Amino acid sequence: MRSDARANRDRVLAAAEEVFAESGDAGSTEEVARRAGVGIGTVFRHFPTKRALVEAAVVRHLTQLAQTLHVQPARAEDAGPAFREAFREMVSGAPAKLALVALLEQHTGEVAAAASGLREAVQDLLTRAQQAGEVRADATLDEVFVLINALSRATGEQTAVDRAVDVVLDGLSPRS
Amino acid sequence: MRSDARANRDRVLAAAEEVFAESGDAGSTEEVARRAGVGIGTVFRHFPTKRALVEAAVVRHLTQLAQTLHVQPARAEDAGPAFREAFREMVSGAPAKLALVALLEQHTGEVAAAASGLREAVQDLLTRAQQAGEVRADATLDEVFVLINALSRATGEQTAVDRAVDVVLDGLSPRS
Amino acid sequence: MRSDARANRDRVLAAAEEVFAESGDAGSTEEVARRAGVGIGTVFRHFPTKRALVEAAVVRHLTQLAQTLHVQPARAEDAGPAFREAFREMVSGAPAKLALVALLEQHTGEVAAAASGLREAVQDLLTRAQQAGEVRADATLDEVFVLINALSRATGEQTAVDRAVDVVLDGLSPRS
Amino acid sequence: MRSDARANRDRVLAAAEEVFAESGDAGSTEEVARRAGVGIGTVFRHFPTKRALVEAAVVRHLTQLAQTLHVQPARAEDAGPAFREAFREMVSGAPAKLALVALLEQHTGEVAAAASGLREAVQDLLTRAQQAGEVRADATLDEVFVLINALSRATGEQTAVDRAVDVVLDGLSPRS
DNA sequence: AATGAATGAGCGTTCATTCAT
DNA sequence: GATGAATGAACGCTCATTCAT
Repeated sequence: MRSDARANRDRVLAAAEEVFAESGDAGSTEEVARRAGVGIGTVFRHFPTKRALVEAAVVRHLTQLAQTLHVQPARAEDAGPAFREAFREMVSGAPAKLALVALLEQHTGEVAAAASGLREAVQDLLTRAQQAGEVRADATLDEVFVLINALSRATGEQTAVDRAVDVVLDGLSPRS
Repeated sequence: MRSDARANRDRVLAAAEEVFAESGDAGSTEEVARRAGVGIGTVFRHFPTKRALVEAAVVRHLTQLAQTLHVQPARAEDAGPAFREAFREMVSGAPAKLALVALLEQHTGEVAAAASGLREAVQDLLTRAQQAGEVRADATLDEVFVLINALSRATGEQTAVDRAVDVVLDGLSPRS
Repeated sequence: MRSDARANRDRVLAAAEEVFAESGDAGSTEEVARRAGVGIGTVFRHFPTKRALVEAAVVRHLTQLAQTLHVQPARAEDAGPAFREAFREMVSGAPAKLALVALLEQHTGEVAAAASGLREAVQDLLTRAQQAGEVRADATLDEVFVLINALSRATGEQTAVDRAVDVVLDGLSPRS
Repeated sequence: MRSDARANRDRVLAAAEEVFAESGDAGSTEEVARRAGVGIGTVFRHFPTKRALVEAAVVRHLTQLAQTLHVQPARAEDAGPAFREAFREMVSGAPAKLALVALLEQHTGEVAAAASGLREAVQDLLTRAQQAGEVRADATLDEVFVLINALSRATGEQTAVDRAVDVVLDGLSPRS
């Protein structure tokens, strides 16, 4: 692959993430091409179907997210805040973007791999926060992800959404 | 032939609720007709645009939901369980169906009325539960609805989803 | 045929003439039924296809027109004005209505008969006007009908249309 | 591939002129595509709505007509024949085609421009013919256009139509 | 490798026509 | 005889996908 091809691929992916985050998979491939500044043919050369394009955009998003989270706090006392910040980030820092994941019913191949990378990162944060006594010990990664996924699609007034997130984080705190 | 028409209308609405619950408004009117076992023309005779069809399905769903909830518990000590049961019902008793509501950006007319009917019912349950000391006093109807809406779209293993709901209900309990 | 059936038939025909005069054959059968105050089924009971309905409306119109024209002037000196008045009537007295005729490419059966009735009436007027020296002797019925048909569909400002009709009538006058 | 596209655009336009001339705007876009030998998508790529297609066909027709007429006669004595030839050309040289213009209730943008170009050309011919004493001085452009439009839709035997045109041109001559 | 024109299945919608009531 | 609900072919239009340049 020539370097200009690689560059085009990246611009297409970035455009795809934008478009699908805004409109879900109702976003059109033509719009992706337009925003990437390439011809429609180029998009299909790199991603043979629309589904492949969506999946690649999801993988990109998940991978970037996982990388962000892997920067771990040095001190144990930061584990609680770190977990909560990450939770908030995933839920509202990328409002519609995380919803990308749900566009795909079946996760396989690269998507599964990227998702699992993200899971590891979150598991890490969760475990540390639990060890620090900042998150209830019986919380599992699966339910945390269910909550993130659900809240990432929450719509409504920002205030109400923020308070809803607070409620959930409260629910994840140890009973005093 | 009035009764046939009414019956068909109902079958179309039921089919619409199914289809749009599964696929959002990407679901096609033809698919609705197919599942209802009627011709496409019949769908449009009853609902002159696709939007009208979606709205009618939402109204139907919200109305049924509100009716269910209006059966109030007699004793104050049942207020907490009643609220939690209703919460669970709205979240998982109507799996993806509540998501119908979010299909419509602007609620007006009948949709607004039905939505507000449901809000009243839930507000009622919420207030009673708060008075009984079973739900934290600072919880508002808006954030409760954000949580319901979010969780109603949650995907994943049933166990994880159930536990996620528990976490949220815990978050809604008064701090001990 | 019962008398109420006959009455319905007439109301349908009158409605059809109105609707098709306004919108050409883009006018819908349903609209005809609505204006006639009957069900759509009744329209189709009387006229088995839309084409039959249009044709019947044309026949009705042509017949009425012919009857109007058959009231002949007593005095020879009225022959010129009578012809011109009839010409103007056919062209602008029923602006879009005469255009009905042209909706049907092939005139057969009843339509042909009604058309021929009208032709007789106009022929009569024409001959008398020619005998009175008010219309050029070499004008034929065919060309008169071509002119009527053409002008009946003329669009544009009323002043310009009126003057155009004057020009044509001038062209039909004997050269002085 | 630019030239292919241009060629296809032209074929589509030519087909559209044919179809709409025959059937008015009841002619279907699919029929246009079929006659042009292209897919339906190609028609819509070049003309984003049916209205745009109809307008483009009208513009094309009017522009070609105006160009034909702009070849002016050198000598004053040719002004009468030139006007009459142009009149005949517009009426019968483009049988039902001129009727295209009337398909559009509101002329704006390019259609207005093309129509006004044609008007100028005809105005020019008219003025010259009037100056040469070959057309009555009180005839205005508007009524000339009413006559052209009307006659361009005339149906019937060719002989009768031709004679009808003669009558009109006679009406436009100065009274001797 | 990139382009964008062409394709055609599919969608929302309309309407002439049929038929159970 | 009258009704109007049901039907489905056809229309204008969109968009994922293909392919000639």
